[in-house]
Amino acid sequence: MTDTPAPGPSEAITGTVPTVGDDVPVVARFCPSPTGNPHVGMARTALFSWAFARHHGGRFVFRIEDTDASRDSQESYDLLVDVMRWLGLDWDEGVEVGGPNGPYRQSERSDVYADVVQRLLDAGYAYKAYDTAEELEERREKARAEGRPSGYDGLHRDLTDEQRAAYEAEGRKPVIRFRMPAKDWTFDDLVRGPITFGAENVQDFVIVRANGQPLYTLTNPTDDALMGITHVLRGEDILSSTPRQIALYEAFAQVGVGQGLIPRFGHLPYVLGQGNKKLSKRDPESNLLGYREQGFLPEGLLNYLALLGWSLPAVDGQERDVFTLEEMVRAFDVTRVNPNPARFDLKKCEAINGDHVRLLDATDVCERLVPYLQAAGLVADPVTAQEHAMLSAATPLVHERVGVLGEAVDMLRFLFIDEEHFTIDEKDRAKQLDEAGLDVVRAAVGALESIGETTEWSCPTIEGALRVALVDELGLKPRLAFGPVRVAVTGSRISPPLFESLELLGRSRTLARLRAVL
RNA sequence: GCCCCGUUGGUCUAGCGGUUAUGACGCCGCCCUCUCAAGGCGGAGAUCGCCGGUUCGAAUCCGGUACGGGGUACCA
Repeated sequence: MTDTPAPGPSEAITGTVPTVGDDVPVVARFCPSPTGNPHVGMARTALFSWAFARHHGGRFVFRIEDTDASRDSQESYDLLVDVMRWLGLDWDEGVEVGGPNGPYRQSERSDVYADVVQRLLDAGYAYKAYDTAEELEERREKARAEGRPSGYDGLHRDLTDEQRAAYEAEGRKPVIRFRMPAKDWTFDDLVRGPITFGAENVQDFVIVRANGQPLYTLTNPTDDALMGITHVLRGEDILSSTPRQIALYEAFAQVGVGQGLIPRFGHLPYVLGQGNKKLSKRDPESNLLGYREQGFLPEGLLNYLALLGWSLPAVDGQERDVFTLEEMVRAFDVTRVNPNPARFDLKKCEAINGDHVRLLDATDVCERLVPYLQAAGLVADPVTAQEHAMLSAATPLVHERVGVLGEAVDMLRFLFIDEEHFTIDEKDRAKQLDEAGLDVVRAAVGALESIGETTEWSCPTIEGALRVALVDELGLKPRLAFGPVRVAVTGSRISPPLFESLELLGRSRTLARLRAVL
């Protein structure tokens, strides 16, 4: 590999490479690195890119940026694919589904990057730099001290063949840097408007490590160019790398990489955790899988995430923050995205999710509950016909009262658990099953024994019998009358409606649980 | 240090020169009620970070400034 004499940067890049216009068919993408667990900020970025593509009837590409073997993992990759499918953010092109521009994992594209690097080198857009870390550090410190920008100072930009040979002889391994043209960089951010970086603040950057591996700074724009990406929606953390990408695109146009169009960029705000800190991958509240385990619906979570920076336009002055994915797609306009960071509020997320649970019909809720009951060990896998019948009868009791599906599991536990494992919350027992409470339970046993043998064991007969025995005869207020029965039978002071619960539990189990506390 | 981004009730958000500053979550009260929810009604909570300017008029436009965040890496 021999470097050809470098053309001066200003001669090298002449004319302006056009930015994509409004008439170009949209190709958007989502390209996470497979490190750690998928997190909510990532899901929000995926959602916005996806909604943007779908709104414009364009294509959506799902690419994986695994260029750092020391941090990437296959587990993380599998999780990413799993979670995208769970969320329902489908892709037209990308990992697992393939497409005309594959492969879609960067770890499988080394030859592509090697070729691009060679072209850049050959045309003088990139060069080898032999600075050691110590040398760089020293010069950076000096620049800072003098109030100058601290990026690369370009010392090895124009090394002679002799100088290079001398460094090689010393055993120094070069990195490859991109030669930034000396000009200001302006782009019109889709969410923030025009942004300008002065020439002096964007220095030559490394595109290939000394060990020969390409960096994100190269692979990301390379693949975007090769895959024909027209719109790049990504986190604001990489906003300041945009001038470099544009510069790379201009060089690509000269060396025949991609289609000669610069994409539009839109930088999405952060999703923050409690306080003011960025939600990190290690933070439990950022873990997407955790939300699935708790029983968030994909549509509920996505709706809430959409609200972090975007809102459905008001219709006739009516604002609405519960909407379907289809409604979001129809209305999505990236220029309406709010540029300031948003805090993730679990309470509101649950509230929105609860609204989505209520939007589902009962049979749907019932089906979605199954995996959660199985995970809790309450029903078999696959569910038996009997369990299924019980669940579909019980679903309406919890449908209106949960924010997340996991709560339904807790409320329905008493119906599915076998008697050996049935337990009563000790605090509730102490409160409700004192001497007076046990008197109530005795009376309830008497009343319930009288029905269900020859008469029907049903919600109205149960309610009738208990009201007569406890409210009328014992003269108790309803809340005092039914509390002890509720705790004895369901194990908790909080439960689905009592009479319906007893009907579903059945006469013998109900009586057994009541007698058990006496 | 240098560069970039941001700033409307506790939180999210509407707002694009003229509004009693919108809605939601949360909070408080009431209604409903067998618990918990859901639902209904009502309430508290924001001089729109601050200072100047433009304008008859500014949350909205301009300039500063403060604070927060990001970048300044052979991480992404």
